[in-house]
Amino acid sequence: MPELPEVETINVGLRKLIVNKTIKSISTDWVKSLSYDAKYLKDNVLEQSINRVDRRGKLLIIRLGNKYRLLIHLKMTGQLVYKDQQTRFGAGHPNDSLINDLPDKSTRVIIQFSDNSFLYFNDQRKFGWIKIVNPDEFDNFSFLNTLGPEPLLDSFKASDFKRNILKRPNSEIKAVLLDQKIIAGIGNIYADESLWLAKIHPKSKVNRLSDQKIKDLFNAMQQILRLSITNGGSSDRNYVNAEGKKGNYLEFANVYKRDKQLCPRCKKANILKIRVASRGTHLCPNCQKVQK
DNA sequence: CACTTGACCTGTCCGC
DNA sequence: TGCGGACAGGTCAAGT
Repeated sequence: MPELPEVETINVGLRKLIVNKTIKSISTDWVKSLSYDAKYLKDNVLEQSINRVDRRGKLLIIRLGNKYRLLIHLKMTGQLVYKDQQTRFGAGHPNDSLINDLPDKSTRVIIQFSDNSFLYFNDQRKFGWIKIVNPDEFDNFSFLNTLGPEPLLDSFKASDFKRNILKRPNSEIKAVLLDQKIIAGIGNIYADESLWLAKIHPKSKVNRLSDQKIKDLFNAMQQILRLSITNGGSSDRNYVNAEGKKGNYLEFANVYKRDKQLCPRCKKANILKIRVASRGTHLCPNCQKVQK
């Protein structure tokens, strides 16, 4: 899915596009994407205004006027795309968009606003979901309550990063970066990119990393996430932002999906693709040595 | 416990 | 072309 930079890009886009609009209708044709009956939606969602939009980890949080919240997880292939009556994606700029017209065959949920604009939740693989919760349910939402800290907050220091990853001292570092309870928002792309930049092998055990390596990884992770946000995230296959446009980060990627290419740093070895934590993992065998 | 595997789904790509 | 299998940005439940 969309990892932190992609969800953040959507978050910023939605703030601009849907705040203060009023929900006129909401519908789905795939019950696992949105599992609420018509009465629940009528009583709690219809005619409500969008008060604000936030992101926490990879989760989007849309707050309504009645304090209910839409919690949206895009998982692997989710998209959240706004469209008003005039918008036509791709016109004149076919490389900027993966979408031509909406709804399309992957549209699972349609939210219509009172000004006749729309928010489409598309999800090819149907893993994503939208939950609608009242304030009490929000406070008890276990996914949020067990989520690790935001890696880009000023208050999140290298010492916090170290303390958190050391909660899993015997695990491979890549598995720990992917663990949302340790740090929120890192996924497969940014785990590989961060480990390459810090010159750490993904299979290194956390308790074998020196203090300096942990600091290097902390700095690399923040640098990579910020660079990706600046470039609108990564569009590997499905990802588009709230306006239907692709992100450009993969042009800057050093290892992700670059297996068999020369390492751009040492230029002495080709990028290797292996499996770590059951995930496809890209690394330079020359720059990144295992510390078991 | 802590860690690994399978399941949830559709679509694409690669080898035969 | 066609077909089977592997794989794809995430997370949880079940198994070891």
